[in-house]
Amino acid sequence: MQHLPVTPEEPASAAGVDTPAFSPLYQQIKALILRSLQAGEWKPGEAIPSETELAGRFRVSQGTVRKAIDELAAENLLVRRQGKGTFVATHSERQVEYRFLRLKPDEGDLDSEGPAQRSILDCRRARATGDVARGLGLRPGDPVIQVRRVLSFKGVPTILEDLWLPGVAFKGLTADALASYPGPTYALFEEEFGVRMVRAEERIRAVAADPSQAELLGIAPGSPLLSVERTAYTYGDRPMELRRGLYRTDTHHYFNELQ
Amino acid sequence: MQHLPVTPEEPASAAGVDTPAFSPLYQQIKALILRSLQAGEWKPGEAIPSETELAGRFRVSQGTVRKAIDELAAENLLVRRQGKGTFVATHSERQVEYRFLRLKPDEGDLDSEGPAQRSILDCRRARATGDVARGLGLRPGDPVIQVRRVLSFKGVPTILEDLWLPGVAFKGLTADALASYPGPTYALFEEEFGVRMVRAEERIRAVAADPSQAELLGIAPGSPLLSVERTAYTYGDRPMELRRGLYRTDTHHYFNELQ
DNA sequence: GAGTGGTCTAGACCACGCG
DNA sequence: GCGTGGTCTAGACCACTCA
Repeated sequence: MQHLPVTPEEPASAAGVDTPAFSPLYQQIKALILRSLQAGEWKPGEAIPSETELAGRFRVSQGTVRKAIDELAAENLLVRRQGKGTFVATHSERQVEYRFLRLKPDEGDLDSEGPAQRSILDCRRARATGDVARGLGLRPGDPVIQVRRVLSFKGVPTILEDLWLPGVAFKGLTADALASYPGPTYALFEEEFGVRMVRAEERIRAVAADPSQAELLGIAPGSPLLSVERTAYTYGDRPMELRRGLYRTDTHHYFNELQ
Repeated sequence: MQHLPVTPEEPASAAGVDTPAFSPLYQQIKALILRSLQAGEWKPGEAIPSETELAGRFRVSQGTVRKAIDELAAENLLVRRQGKGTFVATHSERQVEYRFLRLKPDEGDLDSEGPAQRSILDCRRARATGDVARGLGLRPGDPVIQVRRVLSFKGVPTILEDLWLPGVAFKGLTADALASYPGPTYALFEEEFGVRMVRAEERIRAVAADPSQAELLGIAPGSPLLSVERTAYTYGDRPMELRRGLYRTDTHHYFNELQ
């Protein structure tokens, strides 16, 4: 195993850096950068130190730092901008505003539809049920915040969504904040609660709308809807949000690229 | 722009290599490798020449070849195997057998369910309608091959699929071949027709089963189904297959990772 | 012009697979 | 033991951004 000369006499693993043994140097550097991101040393939108500076700090060559940053950029945790620097990724940037939303209009694109109109139906403190606790890595009965909202495009209600958030991390979240925040919800989470979502998983099914769902979406009861269950993760693969969306697919579709 | 010293007196673009001007050397190398893949110089499953050999052939450093191969490997066109070489990706490998199938059982995984049972209901020559022609880059009336089949897991019919293929490229495809081929359908396409699918797009909607669809899947008419419209592309982003699948999602779900 | 990321090179050594 | 890909380094130069 290569040693990280931060503490030259000891291997990295003995110096409190818990990367797996025998991992390449650049993976160790990547883990160190990740740790700084997680610790909030650099905030979303800010520049991290230059490659040269990091190379000096870690006592490795610039090429090694480069490879570490390459991987973090590929995972959308960092964004490189030639001539300017490398920045901590954020959900506030215009071009990634709907990074996790795969619903596209059948004609045109989301941009041409303008921003979604959010109508917050409910936002309240509750206790985690077994399912929610399991999904969020909590214990049943732990506090959660539960949100119900409808998203409309061009005035047409299209998505009915329920959100479950860990109560501790999101203490103080209100319907007002959700309704009035100008950017994406995940940007609000970053800014107000320091919780940055880095990846998500979705499980998709076709279901029939029940009467109350149908009324909220303005469709006939029994209409087929896409059920999209999302788990969103922050740094370290910790689940921080469960979401269940019901999508109308008469004017929109869920778009997925396979490679 | 860097020059490719294949014809040392001329820039690469003048030497018949139609890469965009001012592209980095490794992008030009990538385009050359891609061209060889497309031309069938190396077949799926075969090893391509070593990095050192390619570096010699193209008169660039090994690191430059490396970066080109890195990108092709990231796009799943090549597969690196340390100590052995770099191989042309294929749909025949066990670990990627269901590379484009995102349907997972609610419990367990696809492997534990064993291979899908394929029942070919229909396989016939036809003429492209406007929609199909548009999707496949053909003209209306051009010959196509149309396939209808049902996939069952553990004996339960789960997917009803219609396929449209360009008639010229897939001349001679029969229901028998589709039913008896032991591997994935895309492996059959590779092996028998030299058509390798490299990426695909899916558009997903929720629909209600009509009576004939319901009967084929053994469910009640009107049941919600996932409609998955896929366009599969071969090298050079040429569409080579349209597919419309109806997925039961009472025991399975469509799984998607967002990052 | 100074500073940043992006490309390219050349050479050394490591890890793996296989005969 | 040889050949493969994988890592690491050091240094040169390019392209972009901004003051």
